[in-house]
Amino acid sequence: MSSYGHIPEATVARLPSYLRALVDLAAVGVSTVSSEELAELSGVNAPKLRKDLSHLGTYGTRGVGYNVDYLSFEINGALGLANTWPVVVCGFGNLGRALANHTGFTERGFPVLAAVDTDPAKIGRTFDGVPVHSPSEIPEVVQRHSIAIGVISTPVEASQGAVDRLVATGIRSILNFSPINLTVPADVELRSVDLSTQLQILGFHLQETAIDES
Amino acid sequence: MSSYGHIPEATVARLPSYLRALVDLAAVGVSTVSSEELAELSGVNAPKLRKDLSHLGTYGTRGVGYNVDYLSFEINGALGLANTWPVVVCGFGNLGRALANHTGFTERGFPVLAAVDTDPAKIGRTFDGVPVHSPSEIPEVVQRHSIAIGVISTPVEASQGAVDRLVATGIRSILNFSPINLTVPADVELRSVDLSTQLQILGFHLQETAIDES
DNA sequence: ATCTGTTTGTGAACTCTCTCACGAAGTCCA
DNA sequence: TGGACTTCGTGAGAGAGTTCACAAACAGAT
Repeated sequence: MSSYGHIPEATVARLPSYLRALVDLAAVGVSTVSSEELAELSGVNAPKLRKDLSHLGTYGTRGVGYNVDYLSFEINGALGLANTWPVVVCGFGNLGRALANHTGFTERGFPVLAAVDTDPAKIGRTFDGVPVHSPSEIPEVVQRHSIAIGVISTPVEASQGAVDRLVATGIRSILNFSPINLTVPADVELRSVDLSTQLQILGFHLQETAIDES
Repeated sequence: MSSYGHIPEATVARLPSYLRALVDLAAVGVSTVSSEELAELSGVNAPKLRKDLSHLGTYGTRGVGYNVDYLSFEINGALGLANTWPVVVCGFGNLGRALANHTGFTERGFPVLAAVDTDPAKIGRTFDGVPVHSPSEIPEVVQRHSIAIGVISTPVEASQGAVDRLVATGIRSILNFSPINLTVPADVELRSVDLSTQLQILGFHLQETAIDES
């Protein structure tokens, strides 16, 4: 039974990178790692790492460090990666295809089992093992594959409609790549990744340093 | 002359979404907007929006709201979007091509002027107007186009090498899509977007609610 | 010119997150 | 068995970010 008291959001957001570092260590045959080393590999400082892990439980051994396999197992469990969560990709353009092919998804238990697009030339065909359906087929496809997560990579105009259809079929977790503020019911978790927002933040700092130097 | 005292990171990260909402409003012919309305469109609450904007200056009119064009202009300036910052994409696979094609980049002043890949079949060719170069050509290409930002979309194994080459040529702003912790000198700004991390965070909450319901 | 209604800008309280120092707990060797 | 050494777990304090309530400021009508 793994019910964790309450794990801060900031900690949850870092667990994946700890897990990745641990998996890499295991692949090289390392069996024990100190908070100092693991922190270095994950790009955080050691006290933060220890505090983060302390929210999951006390999995380290003082004087020794952490057992790589054991800690991997626990973080894996905390993140719910023991389960696999099937994914549907809405909008099968350049970005959608890149996401569906992204090996990191399937590797970590998020197989892309279906795609949705409005283009008649794509519907019914299969690209890299991913079948493309028309929007009207969403309810049937979601149910058949027990899909848990929807990814939005449609053009901006279509994204709210796609979200609404996903929500209507019962999907409660959505990862959005379209650059717009989408509205969802309170019980739906929506995470948005806006690619050009990231560039704009870089641009802000570029300008800042440019001003400093003038 | 636009030197802002100091804008909190959290505020900077939200400015792009305010700007997008304002541009949309302008396109529909709206000339004035209240903090309440703009906040709604941007997916934040009104006091937060007002506090964010207050860090830039006092651009609103009490009793009236904000002038859409004026506020757009100011946020645009704050984000440094008056300039254009040319981009080079390293790793021209599925993701790299999708990013290079991403209309949001060029639209917002981040034109992708060049790509880099190790595949001899791609080097020398041009895809969607983006010429592909070999890694050895990076210094020349960066200088010729005055490239300010590098995007990393290579396979994991190649990403640190790509970053090192970019840094060596003088690039100080990097947007990384590979799922690994990269090391850069202190004066280089590195932002990382790990697509599968986002899914893992969704997975965490999915499991949480699954436990709550059991 | 004054009054009413609206909406901004912001100080103060609160929450979330990070940092740091140190006690607690283990290993290893003599 | 005991002492030296290493490394974790954590409480207390600092800092960043968010919320809220309200005074200040403006428009518009009379």
